Amino acid sequence: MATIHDVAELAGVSTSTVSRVLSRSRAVQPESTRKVLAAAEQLGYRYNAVARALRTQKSGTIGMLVPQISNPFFPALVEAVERRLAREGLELFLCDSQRDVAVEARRLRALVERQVDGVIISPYDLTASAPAVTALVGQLPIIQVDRRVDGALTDWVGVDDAAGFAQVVDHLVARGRRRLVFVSSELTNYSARARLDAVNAALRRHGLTAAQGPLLGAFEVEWGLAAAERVELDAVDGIVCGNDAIALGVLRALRKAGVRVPDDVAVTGFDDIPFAGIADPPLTTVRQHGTRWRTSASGCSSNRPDTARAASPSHPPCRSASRRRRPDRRLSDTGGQRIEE
Amino acid sequence: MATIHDVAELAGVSTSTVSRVLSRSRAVQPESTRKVLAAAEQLGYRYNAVARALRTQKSGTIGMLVPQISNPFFPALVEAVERRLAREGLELFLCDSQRDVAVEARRLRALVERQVDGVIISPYDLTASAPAVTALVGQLPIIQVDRRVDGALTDWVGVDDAAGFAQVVDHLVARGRRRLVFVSSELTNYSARARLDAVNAALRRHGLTAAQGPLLGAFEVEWGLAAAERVELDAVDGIVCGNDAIALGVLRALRKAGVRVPDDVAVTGFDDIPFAGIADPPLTTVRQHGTRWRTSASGCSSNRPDTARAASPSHPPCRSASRRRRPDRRLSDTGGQRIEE
DNA sequence: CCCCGGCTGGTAATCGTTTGCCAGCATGTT
DNA sequence: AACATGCTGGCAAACGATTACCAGCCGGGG
Repeated sequence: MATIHDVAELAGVSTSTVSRVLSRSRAVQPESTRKVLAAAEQLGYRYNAVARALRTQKSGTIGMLVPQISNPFFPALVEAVERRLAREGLELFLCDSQRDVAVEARRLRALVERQVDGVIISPYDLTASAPAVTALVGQLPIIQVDRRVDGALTDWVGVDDAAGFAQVVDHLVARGRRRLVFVSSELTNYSARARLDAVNAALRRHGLTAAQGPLLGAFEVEWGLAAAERVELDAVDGIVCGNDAIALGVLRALRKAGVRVPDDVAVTGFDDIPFAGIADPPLTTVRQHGTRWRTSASGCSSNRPDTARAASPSHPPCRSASRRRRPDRRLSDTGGQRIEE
Repeated sequence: MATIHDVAELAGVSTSTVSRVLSRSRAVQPESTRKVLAAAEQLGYRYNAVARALRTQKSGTIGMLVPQISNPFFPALVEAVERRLAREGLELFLCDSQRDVAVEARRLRALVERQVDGVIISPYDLTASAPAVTALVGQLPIIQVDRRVDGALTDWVGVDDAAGFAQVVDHLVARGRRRLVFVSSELTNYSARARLDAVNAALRRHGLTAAQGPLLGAFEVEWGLAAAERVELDAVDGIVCGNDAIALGVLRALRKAGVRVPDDVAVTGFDDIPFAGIADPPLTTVRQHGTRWRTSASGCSSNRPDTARAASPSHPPCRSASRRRRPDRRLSDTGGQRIEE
């Protein structure tokens, strides 16, 4: 692999000149520029990002850690992040923590060792992931996305679960449903906790209580399939699911059991993942892919302000830090056709 | 951030000793070892992978490029790869080419610049992706996975599309279906091309021809929804879909149109993605997540045998290079319950 | 004519590791 | 006693870029 030295030699100039031409860091005579570019071209020179990172102390890379890439919510998020970073000339270093706190901690360390300029993490566990996340605060820019841990003072970007599930509950109540049950994930992660709280708060607002204790498993189709069998069908007229995957599983199981949706029971999801579109009857869900944002809290994630921009390119570092994404209103009568309000 | 020098100073030894202790590259006296470890611990030393990579000329990182991470087939693949690499102490640098050859080329260059030890790519376009892939051959270990380009002599790991779709067609024909149509993606990518060829070959073997020309769009639910409307229902009794996403879309559209599956028409998928489980009636599909492998061709991807191991850790470099994954037989009567043969 | 400032391009230090080579020392062999 | 051997630990040179600093040159102003 050709180095800057080879290029310099072939062009008959010094390495500094080559560097200056290639990185446009200082003006160089047109003649030298020409020679350098020709030599680089001829040698098929590719610059070495590792050497550059060592010298400049920035890698041009952002690390991202998600709990499970096969949960369809995350690929959508990753795609958006990657596209945005690409515009800033940053690469994304994506890792999967495999829903395992130990793996998560290891991956996080690997990212730091690789000198990423910032970390975007959706921590797996509300409490068990906290030490690893907290340890990074002050070391480098770090933000949490979608999920977050208890106690770590970092920026956070996520959907407003409270507003989203309030919408869901209001929607069901407005259509006469009074006996609801919540099917979601174990409360070890932030989303599960926040969504349960949101549902309970919304019920309370309507003077209701859940028809049955929450059924808690995992944010997966399989759990939806299993949970449906535990729903007390004579006591319930609405099943609020923690996300779309669960809802799709529930729908499938209900249909198999001959339960009519939404006549006997209504089912709602959350996220509006692509596969939500194949549900039959159509799934009532709340879209998370909106573009409007709301600032709702603040904090500071970094003591390295010079690099903070890299992690949160769209706003000044350490200002209006935490953001809460307002869910799109995209509710339809469960089982009816989909409408956009 | 503490460096090896800080540790050396605090421990009262030289940097070489610290390096030797930390990387276990040579025996060191127990006493020195103890001092070094204590000092490292005290300073919270984290080693700098960038410096290490520069010096050793290997980054301990494998780059992976997939056409679209939100296609559920790829996350499953990525998870498997990441788990395997972790066992070798390698990190995965995952990128999405966004089904865009230009983005793909750019990302590929970024990976090379970051000195990845090897590249795993599922190229987007059968022909247009070829130059970028070919340019890397001989530069560093590179393998193609799932999809591949025309002409590049690299290792390749993928499902045996011919065998898989032969199974599908045989299955349908054995159940009396004679008038089949193929719904798949545009032929710009390898999978689409290979699967169309496979279906046609299988039909020919049975002395049949397709009931209708293939409907080609994208490997997505939306295309399945749209394509279903173009199926000539009176001329067709079986719809062979290029993957599960399409099949799920087709099923959804047929149900909406009141077509009975499988009575009026049978539908098959391919991949057995998690969401295939929610199809109603159950989707007939072929599982790609098997663990058995078959070697079927060979080639050599690298002129750097010392690092080739990194890219294909499970077998000696440049031997029995291309592998073809044998699809699991997991066929059931379309609409009937799922069986495993 | 001298000096000053701007513009170019080169020299060399630096980023944080790894590692070849060598020196010192203890031990074992003849 | 002389010498070979093995084990430790340190010195310093890389790896491939960036960049502070300097030197030379040229032109303009005093």
